[in-house]
Amino acid sequence: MDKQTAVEKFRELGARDTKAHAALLQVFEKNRRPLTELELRAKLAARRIQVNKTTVYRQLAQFKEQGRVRAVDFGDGKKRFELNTDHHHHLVCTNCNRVDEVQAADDLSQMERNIRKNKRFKILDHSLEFFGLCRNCQ
Amino acid sequence: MDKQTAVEKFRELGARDTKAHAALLQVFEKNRRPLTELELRAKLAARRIQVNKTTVYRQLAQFKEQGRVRAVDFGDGKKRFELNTDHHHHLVCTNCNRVDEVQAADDLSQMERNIRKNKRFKILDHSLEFFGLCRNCQ
DNA sequence: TTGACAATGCAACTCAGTTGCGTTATTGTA
DNA sequence: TACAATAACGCAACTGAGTTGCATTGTCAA
Repeated sequence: MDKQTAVEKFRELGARDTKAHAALLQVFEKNRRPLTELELRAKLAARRIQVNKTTVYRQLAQFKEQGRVRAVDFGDGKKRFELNTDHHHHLVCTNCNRVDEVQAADDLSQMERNIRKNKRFKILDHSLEFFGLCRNCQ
Repeated sequence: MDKQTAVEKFRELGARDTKAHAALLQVFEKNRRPLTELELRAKLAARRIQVNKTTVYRQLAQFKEQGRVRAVDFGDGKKRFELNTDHHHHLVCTNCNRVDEVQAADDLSQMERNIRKNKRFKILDHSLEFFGLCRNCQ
C-alpha cells in the first residue's frame, strides 16, 4: 500500500492526523512487541508527549478496527497490543518478562484441519503463547 | 492416588475439609470446562451454598497451588479455572460463547523442539485457544 | 475563515480481583 | 468432651485496568 492509498483510506474513515495518533504508531514501529497501555504511555512520555489513557485506549480501538494493530493476551489481566504484521507467536520469559517471538510455521494447520473436520468448528483466530525461561534465565 | 494418600496430603498441607472446599470441587467435576468466579458462585448458589467471592478466589489459589486446577485465559479480562486433568485446548465460539475442547495432539512438539533448539528457550507451559464459530453458529 | 465533527482530557464510573482484619469452624491433642 | 491452635470465612475497603459521559480543543474540507 503506497502513501497515497494510505492517506485516502485514512480520510475515508474520517480519521484525522493528530499528535497522539502519529506518535503511537511510531512507538509501535520502534518497539515490535506487545505493549500495555502503561508501557505505551511511558514510551510517549519519554518523547515528551503527554497523552491521557482514555485517548490511548481510543486510538488502540481505532487501530484494531483498521487492522493495524492486534491484541495479545499473556494471561496476566492486561491487554497488550502490537503491530499487526506477520503472524507469529510469543515466547514469554516468566522470570525476566522478556518477550521474544517465533514465526508461525504451518504446524497448526493440520490441527486446524482436524478441528474443522471432526468438530465442525470454523476457526477464525487463535492465540498461542509459550511460557518458560529465556536463555539468560535458565 | 488412592483416598488414603489424598487425605494424607491434604493434612500435610494443613488444609481443612470445609463446605466450600468440597462443593467447589464437585462443581468442577460436574462442569468440565473453564469457569469464572461468577459462574462458580452461581453453580454453588443453585445448590443453596452461599460463598463469598473472596473465599472462592482463595480456594482457587489453593487448588492451583496443589495442581488440582488450572487457569485458562480467553482474553476477555476474566480468569477461568478448570480441573487440571488431561492436557487439551479450547474451541471458543465467539457468537454463543460455547466452549468445546480438543485433546492436545503432539502437533506442537515439533514446534517446541525447534524453539528449544533455535531460541534456546525452555518451555514450561503454553496456552493455545481457538476462536471461531461452533457448528450451530456458522 | 468557518462549520462540522473527530480527537482529547478529565472525572466518574464499572468490574475483576486483592487485602486487612475480626470472627467462625475444623482439627489434633489433652 | 473440652480446649487451644490456626485454617477458613465474610465483610468492607481497596487496587488497577479499562470504559463512559460530557464539555472542550483541534483538524480538515469547503
